[in-house]
Amino acid sequence: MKKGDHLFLVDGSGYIFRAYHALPPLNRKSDGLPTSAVLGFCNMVWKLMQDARNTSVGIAPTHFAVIFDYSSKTFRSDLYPEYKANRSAPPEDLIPQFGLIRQATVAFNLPCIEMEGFEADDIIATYCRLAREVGADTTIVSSDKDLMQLVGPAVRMYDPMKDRRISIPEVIEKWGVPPEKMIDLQALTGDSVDNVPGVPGIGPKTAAQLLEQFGDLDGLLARASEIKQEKRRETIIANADKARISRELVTLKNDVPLKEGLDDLVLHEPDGPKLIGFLKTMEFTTLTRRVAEATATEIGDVQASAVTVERADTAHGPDVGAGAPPRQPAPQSNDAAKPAQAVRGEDVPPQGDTPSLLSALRLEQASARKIDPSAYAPIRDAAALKAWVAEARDAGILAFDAETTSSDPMQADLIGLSMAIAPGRAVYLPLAHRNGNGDLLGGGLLENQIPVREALALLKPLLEDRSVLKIVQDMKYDIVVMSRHGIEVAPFDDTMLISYVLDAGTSGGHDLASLSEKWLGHAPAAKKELAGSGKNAIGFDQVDIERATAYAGEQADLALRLWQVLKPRLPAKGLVSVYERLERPLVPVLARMEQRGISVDRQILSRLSGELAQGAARVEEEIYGIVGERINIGSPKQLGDILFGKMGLPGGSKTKTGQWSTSAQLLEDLAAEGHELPRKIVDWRQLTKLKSTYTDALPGFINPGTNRVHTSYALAATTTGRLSSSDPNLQNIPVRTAEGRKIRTAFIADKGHKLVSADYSQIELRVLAHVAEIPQLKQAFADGADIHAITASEMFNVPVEGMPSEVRRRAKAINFGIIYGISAFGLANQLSIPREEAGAYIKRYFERFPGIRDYIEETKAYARENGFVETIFGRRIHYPEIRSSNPSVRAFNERASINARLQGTAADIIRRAMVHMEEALEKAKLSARMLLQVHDELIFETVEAEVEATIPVVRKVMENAPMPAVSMSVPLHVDARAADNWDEAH
DNA sequence: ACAGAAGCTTA
DNA sequence: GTAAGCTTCTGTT
Repeated sequence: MKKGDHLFLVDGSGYIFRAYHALPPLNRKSDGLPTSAVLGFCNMVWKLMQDARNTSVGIAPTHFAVIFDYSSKTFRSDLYPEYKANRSAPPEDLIPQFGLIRQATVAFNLPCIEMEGFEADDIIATYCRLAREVGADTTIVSSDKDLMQLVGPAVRMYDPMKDRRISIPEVIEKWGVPPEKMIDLQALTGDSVDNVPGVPGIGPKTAAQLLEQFGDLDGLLARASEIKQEKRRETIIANADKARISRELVTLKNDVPLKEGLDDLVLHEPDGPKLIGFLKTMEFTTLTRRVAEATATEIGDVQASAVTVERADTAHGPDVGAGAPPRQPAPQSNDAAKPAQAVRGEDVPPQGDTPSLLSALRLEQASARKIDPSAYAPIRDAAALKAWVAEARDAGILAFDAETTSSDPMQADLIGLSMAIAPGRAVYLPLAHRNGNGDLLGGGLLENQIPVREALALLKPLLEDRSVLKIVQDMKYDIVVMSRHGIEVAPFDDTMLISYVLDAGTSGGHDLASLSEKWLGHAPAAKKELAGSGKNAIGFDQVDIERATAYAGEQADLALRLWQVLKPRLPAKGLVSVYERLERPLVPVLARMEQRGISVDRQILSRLSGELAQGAARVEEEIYGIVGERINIGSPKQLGDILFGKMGLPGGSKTKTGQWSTSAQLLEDLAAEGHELPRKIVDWRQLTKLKSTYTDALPGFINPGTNRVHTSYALAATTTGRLSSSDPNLQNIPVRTAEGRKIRTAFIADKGHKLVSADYSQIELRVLAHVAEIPQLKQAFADGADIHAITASEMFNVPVEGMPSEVRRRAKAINFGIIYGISAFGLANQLSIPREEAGAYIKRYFERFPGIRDYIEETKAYARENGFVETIFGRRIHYPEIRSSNPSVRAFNERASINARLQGTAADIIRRAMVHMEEALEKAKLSARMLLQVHDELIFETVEAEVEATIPVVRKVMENAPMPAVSMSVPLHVDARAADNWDEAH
């Protein structure tokens, strides 16, 4: 190696884990061998090696090595036994890929370096030093912060998954310190993943600031007494030794005795046939073809190579969608090592012929095509728009995204539309961009924008064309906006909902940015980069058209690419009917509900607000009188100090930040002991809560145009399949107390109309009786009996007739406990009884209802085996942490998975009811309109004369909602009532 | 201006 | 013990 050469060092071990978690699972078609990390690795290495031929574009390596960890035991474990001690075993389907990636390295003709007793990072540090000494440059292919200490003028890092270079400025930007201070920074912050202790309470921000002030760690420890903040000063002095040992742990060794010298790392041309043999064996069709083209090799001439697999486990869940009977068998798991299959003799076809192959192929294609926001063009005149419409018709597919001035679709003004018909082929149609000095009459409109009416008239036939599939991320928003302009968009696919059906419960959200990062490895531009945030934010109409084009074009382009990647995964995972029956058809239904809104009486709320203010003020004075000073009652901190410090009340538990707990439960207990202050505080809280959250906030949500309140329902926000409601949340309007219920009297029907409320009775317990097949519960529901009383009677051998209410109350708590994934701890809390007693109740309950214990155990086993549970309609809810070695994390995931099957099935049932409701009402010639959903309740508005006819129709749709997909063995029961306001209807 | 904790509302 | 969203306070940016 000589001056000017360029050494590439790939952190192989780091890459394996990162690729495994970042890339979607991929299994070899022929035998299910997991290969996603291998494919990611091969794509990355191939790309880097291609850059070597093209010096004008990329960085050209002359030397190249892939470095691996040898084993987890290194000199650091001797230094500090806890180092990396809390590492859990790698996931099952990753294990076989370690060996495969080493074999891939060999297939690429690259040196594969590892050394007993040292981590890959130490080897990398040593090569860095050697290269620097001969004047060569080094690029470390990794984004691990542990390697950032090596960055310098001749050493940089490259993150292959984000296509980002990390040199000195990037390190400073990210960590606030230059690379040479990274060691000291890590010594202070520690690393929970590797069990490096650091100084507790010191994070990167604080550490950077301290290093700035004191120069380095030694300076800081020597002059720690000068630190102003008392707590910080004490912890640093107390933990100085931990900081020093942490520094030793994070300092990389750059004098590892290496077997291969720099000159052994010279980059060789890949050996076409050898590499292709490997790739073919892995069944990476696209990459195989690409390599064959680049090396001028005939694929057909190459035999698949012999590849040894350490262990090839596969675990496929049953691929059945809605309409399937309830089931819960554990899928077969093959623990025996399978020999790698050779691929077919003839060439592998470039197009996939099965769902899973197609989805793998699409992913490979998506990661191969570059995203370039500067390539999108604006459409400035009608002729160009017409040409685009024609092109989109031919394509049969159109991704789009509406750009507006508000996140509330009922208030949003349409500013522009971006559209895409193929990856990279996107345009932006500006409609209402303005310069700063506009007036109310529409002045300030920028030139060369097609008038909104004209543009929408041209687009309407396309957006409503049954033969053109529209693709949108979060379609409900766009349906509401476009519908306000008289356009009923159809048919459509929604990438957010596809992701939700596929991956509910896995880490990461279903918003466009998360999906793009996850599937395309690309972080899209954020809106706040264009429009700012907070009070300095400008409307999208103020964004200049060039920047808007790049931003909006990318949104449409990404939606299209994501659709190409995600849609084929639905059939591959057997989730097509969940998407098509439970998700997609609900979108226009919810859009209409949101658009209708509900009437809220301002006067009632205003009067209530006054009453609450008076009540709160009175209680406030009483509290001040007792306390003797005017504290802020709303501050739990001040309140705790007063109650348990000054007043000397017996304090209960502390919160995790060390504050006294002032929870309602605790204050109630104190009140029961005869203290008057806690009672008053609970009262004050109730009054101020009702006032601030409801009576004062709701009027602000009344839309000035419609005079109604339009909530927003999120379809993909919960893990279980429930909806959520926000802005305002109309799913948590008070109902338990008489005071709170007054809020509901403000939700009213229009003149001449009534509100109809229809709610499922005990739906989750009925689902439990059905899925767990409990004869006594089924019978009780069939008889229309009191389910909690029957439970109590079974458990305590007391007749239902004349049963004390306390006995029934306990049974009821247990029934609810089951739905929540019961624990003795939780039940004890709920009933205020000792944990042993709660445990005895549970034991007794399981003796009487052994089917429920079986159901719980079965669900836990299934979730553990598969990483997800399913509702009876086939919706999947993932629990990736259910195999955690942390017992409390594991227990939490077990409870959640038990609950998810029940809550999720109930959510699916009401979704089905909502999907079928409009057609049923129309068929019965009824004008009732669905307005709200509150998990097990639907609220309608209908003309008075139709109330009697509407209720039976609504009831029937709701009670028969599972049919015909599932025939439940327990009847569903719906209570329905009509009144002038929500309180009386409920 | 934002983020997290604490607390409270619902099913 | 499950699932959510909103307000206030508090400390950091």
